Amino acid sequence: MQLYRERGFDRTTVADIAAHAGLTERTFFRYFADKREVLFSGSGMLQDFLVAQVASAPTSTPPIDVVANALAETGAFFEPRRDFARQRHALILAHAELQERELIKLASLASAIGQALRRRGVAASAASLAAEAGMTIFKRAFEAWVGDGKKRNLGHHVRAAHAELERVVGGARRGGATTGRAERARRGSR
Amino acid sequence: MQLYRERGFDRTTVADIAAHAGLTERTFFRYFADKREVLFSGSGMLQDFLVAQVASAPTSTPPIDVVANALAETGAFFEPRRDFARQRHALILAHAELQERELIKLASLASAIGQALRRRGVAASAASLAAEAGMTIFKRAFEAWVGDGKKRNLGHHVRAAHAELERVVGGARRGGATTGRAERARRGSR
DNA sequence: GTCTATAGTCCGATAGAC
DNA sequence: GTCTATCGGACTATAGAC
Repeated sequence: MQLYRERGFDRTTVADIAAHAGLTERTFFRYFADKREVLFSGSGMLQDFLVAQVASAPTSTPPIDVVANALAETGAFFEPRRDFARQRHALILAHAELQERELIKLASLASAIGQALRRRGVAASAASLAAEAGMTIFKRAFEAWVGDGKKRNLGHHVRAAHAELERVVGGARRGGATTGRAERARRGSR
Repeated sequence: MQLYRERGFDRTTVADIAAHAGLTERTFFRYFADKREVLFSGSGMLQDFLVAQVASAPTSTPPIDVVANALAETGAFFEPRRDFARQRHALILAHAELQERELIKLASLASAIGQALRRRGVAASAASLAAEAGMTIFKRAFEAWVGDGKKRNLGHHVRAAHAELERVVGGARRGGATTGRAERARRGSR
């Protein structure tokens, strides 16, 4: 991160990084498949956490709520790393190659979450759609959180994004009493 | 596509491709930023088409329906290329690098569609969420279409995916009279 | 079209940990 | 005495500069 920020991503060679870490280029490639991967080493942990959250949710909760609640809980992980997260996010935004990697990590996350839902008995197609919708919520929430001057927590932004996605996608009648799931979640948790 | 299928993506060099096209390596790189990009040359056209569709939809239509209808219309483009699309899809599925590229193309598509919606007066955040949800629908629909033994058209699968996303995300009460937007679209079009 | 950097792979050597 | 980590050199292809 330090080198990528200082010199820019392309003007930083793997040899540079390795040298700064007291290693050789070879050793770097033993740990990271490529130059980008080093910025995504935490994603495995995040995935494991989300899968565990999904697995342990009460079975009565609708799938999309299970996913949204799990996402909201990741705040515990991100909140203490707000500055780092912001810098990383800005770096990724500035480089298409890094965005590609980020997107495929999210896809892998979606796939893992979909699987976890299926293990709970959710139908295959509903499971993957709920997981994908969760990624939409997460992307939106994360971006809002990173740019939030008021420093509201990630859970807040997840719930807001969930509610808005419901409004946008929701096929049922508008107006009147809105008893969306996101609304229920907001009332029910924290 | 031919070379990538025959030899595999990694065992095909840019020099190979260029030679087969009667060009030099340098000329290849003049037209395509990298080895992957050659498989995505049609995405600009698709994007332009979708943006135009969104722009010309009746303003009374809810954003998510505008997007879903536009996606359904891409059938006219894909339908005659079913075999090619299937082969291309299988190739992409087999290579993470190609999936990365595919995902960023979809992200770019989402961004363009979001912008087109905003030009119609849709609020910024609703516009991008509708566009993102559209991508979820499209991914699901495309996959189903590619693997559909019954060869139902892409529009059919788009409407089915839309309806299911509504059910999964929809916060409003379940059961009872389902008057989702996807349902209305199904009744209203074709 | 030429020239070049460097990402990323393959094979093998070596040394320390358990 | 096996397992695992670092290191080294040689090599190819991608991709950028000019």
